Order: sequence, then C-alpha cells, then structure tokens
Amino acid sequence: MVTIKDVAQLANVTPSTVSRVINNTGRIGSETRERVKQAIKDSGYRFNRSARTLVTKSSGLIGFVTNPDDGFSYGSLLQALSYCVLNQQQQRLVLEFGHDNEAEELRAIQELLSESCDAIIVYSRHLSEESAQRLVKENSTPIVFLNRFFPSIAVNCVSVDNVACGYLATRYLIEKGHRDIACIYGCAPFSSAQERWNGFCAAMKESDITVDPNLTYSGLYLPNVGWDAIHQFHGKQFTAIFSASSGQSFGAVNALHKLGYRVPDDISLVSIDNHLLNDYLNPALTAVEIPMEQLAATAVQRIAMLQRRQPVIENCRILGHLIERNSVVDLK
Amino acid sequence: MVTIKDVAQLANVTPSTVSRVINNTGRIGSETRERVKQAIKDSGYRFNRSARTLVTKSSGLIGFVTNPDDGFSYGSLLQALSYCVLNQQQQRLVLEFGHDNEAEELRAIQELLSESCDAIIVYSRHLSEESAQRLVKENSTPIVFLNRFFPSIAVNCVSVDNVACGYLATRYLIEKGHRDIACIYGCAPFSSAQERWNGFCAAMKESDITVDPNLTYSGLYLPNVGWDAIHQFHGKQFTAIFSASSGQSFGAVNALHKLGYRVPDDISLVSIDNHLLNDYLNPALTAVEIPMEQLAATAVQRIAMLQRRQPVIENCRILGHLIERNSVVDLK
DNA sequence: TTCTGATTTGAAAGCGCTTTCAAGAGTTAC
DNA sequence: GTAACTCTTGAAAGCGCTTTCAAATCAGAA
Repeated sequence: MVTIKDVAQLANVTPSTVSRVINNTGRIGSETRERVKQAIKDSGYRFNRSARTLVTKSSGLIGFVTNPDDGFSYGSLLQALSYCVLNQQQQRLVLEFGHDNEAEELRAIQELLSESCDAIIVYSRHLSEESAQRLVKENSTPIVFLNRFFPSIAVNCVSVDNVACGYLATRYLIEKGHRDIACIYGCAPFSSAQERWNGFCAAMKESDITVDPNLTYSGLYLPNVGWDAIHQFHGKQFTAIFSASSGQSFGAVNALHKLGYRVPDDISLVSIDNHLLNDYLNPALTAVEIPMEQLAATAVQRIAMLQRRQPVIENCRILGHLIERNSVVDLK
Repeated sequence: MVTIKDVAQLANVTPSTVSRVINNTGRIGSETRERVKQAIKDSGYRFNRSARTLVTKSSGLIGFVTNPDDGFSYGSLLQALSYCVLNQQQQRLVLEFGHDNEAEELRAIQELLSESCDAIIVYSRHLSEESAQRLVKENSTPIVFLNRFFPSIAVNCVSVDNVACGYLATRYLIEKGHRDIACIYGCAPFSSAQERWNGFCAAMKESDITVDPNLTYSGLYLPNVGWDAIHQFHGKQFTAIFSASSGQSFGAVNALHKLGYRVPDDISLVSIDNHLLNDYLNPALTAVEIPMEQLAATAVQRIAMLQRRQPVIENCRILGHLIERNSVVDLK
C-alpha cells in the first residue's frame, strides 16, 4: 500500500508537506507543490480516508436510516440527496436498514454513529419521540428526522405538512362540485395518516359537508387496502374518493375498474404521494405531490444549521402541490 | 469522547483486554470479561470504526456505484442487497452516484476505494471494458459489475441473460398465435439493448417469421420512446408488441389507449423488467421479470469468492422469468 | 552587516484501535 | 521441589494521516 510517507520520500519532502498539498492547506512553494503532485501520480498513491477520519473526526459520510419498503419511497429521496446536494459537498451516503421495528432502527443509528458519520438522516416509522429526543441530546452528531414531527425536538425534524396535503386534495374535489366523497386513509405506524385524515375533515367541515362513516376506510398504505375500501364503498352513493397514499390509490383504481366503474366518469379520485405511476395509470392520477428535492435540500440545510449550532427556524414544514391529471371530473 | 482507554481504566485492565472483549478474540477470564462489559456500559463507550479500519484494513463497507435514474431501477437492488444479505454480515452500503458518464463513474469508484470498502458493486452504464479490466487488475478490492458482461473479466460480472429474456418474451407471443409482432427495443449505452433485440430475432427466426423493419423501433428505455414507437406503428398490420423495457412499455400502453386500441383485445404486449407498475397498469403487464434477490445474492456470493481468491464459475448469467398477467390475448 | 518579519518546510506527537510478544500466575507431572 | 505446561493479561508498536510548534530560509529595511 502506497502511503503518504512513500510519496514524501519520492518527492524529497516530509509527510506534512504532502498532506498540505493534498488538502490544499498552508502555504507551499509552487515548485514543491508540483514535485509532490508528480510523486502522487507516479507512485499510484491512494489516500486513506479512515486515517483522516481518525484524526479529524469527520468522515464525509452522511448516514441514512430507513426501512425496507415495497414502494421504495426512499428511492427518490436517496437520489435527491445524493445527486443534488451531497456530491457538491464531497460527501457520501451510508445506508442502514431498520427492519420495521424500533430496536432495529436504534441499532442502525448506533452503527452509523460508530462510523463517525457527519450527520444522520432518519427516515423512520417506529422511533418514539422519547428515543428520538434522547438520541439528539446524547450525541453531538446532527440527526435529522424526515417525515416525522416531534414537537420537543422540532429543530431536528423536516417533515411534510400532511394536514395541508389532505386538505388540498379534498378541497380540490369539493371545488369540482363533489360532495359525496369517500376517504381511504392510513393508520399507525404512519404519523402522516392521522394528519392527512385531519386535513380531509377540515376541508369537508369548511364546506359544511358531513363525513359519512360508511365512506371512510383506514389501513396500511398498501394496494390491497384500497381494493378492500372500494369493495366496502360499493353500492353506496359517492362520486369521488380522496385516497391518502399512492399504494392505496393503485388498489382502489384497480378495484373500481373491476367493479365496472369508469374513472373519472363515474368516480373521481385524488391521491397523495409522488409516484411514477401517477402519470402512467389509466387514467393518470391527479395527486398532491411532495417535492422530494425540496425535502432533501431542506434536510441538508438543516444539518448545516445544526452543525453550526445556529438558532433555527422551527417547524417549517414542506408543502405538497396538487398536480392535475385526468382522474377527476368536473361536476359543475 | 470515551475511548477504549477510558474503559480499560474503569475496568482496571489494559486496552488490549478491552479490545479482546469487544471482538471476542483470545481467551479472557470470565470475571474480567464481566467487569469490562460493565465498564463499557457505565462509561457510555461507543466504538470507533475508523480506528479499527485503519488497523485491520477492513471497513465493513460495501460500495455501490450507480447512476441517477428516473425509474430507480436500483432501488429494489439496494434493498435486496441490504436487507437480505448485508445485514447478516454486519456490513453497510455506501452509495456513490456517477453522473451518467464514465469519468464520473471512475471517480466514484476511486472514492470508494479510498474509503477502504471491502468490496465494490458497480451498476454502471458507461464504463468501458478496458477501464473495468484495469480497475480489477490494479486493485485487490473485489469489484463486481452488475448487469454488464465483460468477457475478459467474466469472473467479476454478474449479469442477466438478456438474450434469453428477449427470446422468452417473443416466443410467448408466438405461442399465443401472434405472428405480426412489433418490437420496441433499446440502444446504447444499454448493453442489454442489443442482447434483447437478438433474443427477439432468434425467437422470430425459430418460427420462420421475418422481422418487418417498419415494425421495429429503437431508443432509450423511456416512456416517450414507447409513445413514439406506437405512433410509427399506427396503421400498420400488427397484433402484438414486444417491448424491451418497462419505461418503453408504459409509454406504449399510453399511446395505444390514446389511439383507441384496446389492450390486449386489439394489441397484445409483453414487456421486460420488474416494475411495481406491471401489476397496476390497466391491463396488468405480462412481462419477463428479473429476480432481483437472486441478482443481489449472486453478487454477494461472487464477492465472497473473489475475496477468497477461489476459482469461480464464469459466466453464470441470471435468467428472467415470464410472469403472465393480462396484456396478451390468445389468438388460437 | 545585522535585524526583523514573512514564508516555507520539517519533526514529532497523537487520533483510537488491534495485535504480537512476553511475562506472570496457576496447574500438573515427575 | 522443580520442570513443563496452560491460561490470562499487559506492554508497546504501529496502522496512515493531520496538525502544532519550531526551525530554516529569504527578502527587505535600517
């Protein structure tokens, strides 16, 4: 293994000088600098990051904790993080998967702390507020929780305004003249579930529409839940559906087709979540989409704030945008 | 920062002993072991991986290089790698993105080599065989190339048998009685493109069907290519389409709908690639799917072989499986 | 010439861990 | 009682790098 020492010897300088050239720190004579650079090339030197990490306590790694996920909802997030932001700062992402329980999520985080990560982004479902709070208090490493909102450590949370998402979607249906609106929404452990439901209720109440309990269905964010919901709604009087997740929407659309409903002619549907499918489903789904780039950028920005120990604006939540496609018919 | 030294002091032993307890190496008196374990807990010690990496030259990191990708085709791969295999071996994945050019892909790999990765998995499009070969020769770190096949370093390649995929899909159509079959396929930089096309041709030839050049269309694996292809085919005589990628298939199905074709009643379609969408599109797409878990497992297995410098079976290529759904009609 | 200050480079310590080698303690055999 | 073991632990070097402090060099001013 070629080390900085070998390079130094070859260039007739000391390791300190080589280090200074590599890191571009300190003042170096231009002739020496060239000589060192040449020696680096000639020797085939490759620099050893763990040695640096040991000294500087900064690894250039950003930890990312998530859970395996049928829809790979984290895929676009990873990409946004890595592509738009991290590369510019010469950082890399390290992945750890929790296995859908809190203990594993905590283990994953500990693992990443051992790795001297410069910061950790947690995209978790199971972590309790107490655990999250403890992690933040006991570690100097910045930790940002994505898509969770813990009031006691709001500074560490970057999340979507799910109430607004539910509200936006529902209000859109109402504006299009719908009043008999069914609702398919989530449940624990998704913290967004209750919020999106609240948004739905708020929009309904605002327009003085009473929510028909027979036209609501709650379950995991999965296609079969949407499918079951439609079968429950079947036969009842409704013209539109607010479906709180793409997973549920796909199942719902499928069931609607199977039962002979035309979408949107018979039944309109608004979904939440960005998904490649939204564009290619038949019909393409009108949905409240979350700007993943903004989510990623905000997380990275928040990390920078935490690193500088700056006072931060608490509770700036990301807003979703309604993208009109072809799954809603205008009744007016 | 609590170090192994602090723990040693607390437990009244030397750092060597603490290290032995942590790593479970060497023989340790049971009383001492307990005392050390207690000290570890009491002191809040967290072990520093870069220090270990510096000594042992093994970081427990597996590098993964890919390119940003609209369909996140690597998402399921990451998950398969991380979930099924790596966790059991206490390893983590580090991500690096090339930006769709060879220089960036090479930079990404170098970066990961600096990180002392135990192995590197490259899911690349642009790397030339020469570069790949050089990387393998010049580095002792095992490197595995996914979805590429370089004859000169076949040992380092884990790839799908794309000829077989194209053949399987096409033969299925023929078996269902189709003879006027259009083909939408890929182009450079996808090495799979030519192979899938070859598979298509082989199946056609086998059944003595001449390929009509007016019913073939080549382009990137993107929806708009599928869309354009259908518009070119429109008006010509054909009953089925072999579409070599999910991206193209989605665009094709969309265009078929727009032009008033019923799928599969008027036009059947077989696709290649696993995609969540295959199940939820209307109709659900019959497709040759690639077992990602197998791909991941094979890659990890190959890494282990390379690490042990064992002679390996060259050129075992992963086979796709045809999953029947509802996008093909039986003409017989 | 001598002094001052700026610039460039070197020497050496140390980051937290592993690992080799040796020493000490305890046990058994004769 | 001594020799020959085994078992447990410690001392110390060193992994490849950064960084502080000091030394050396050089230019310019007096």
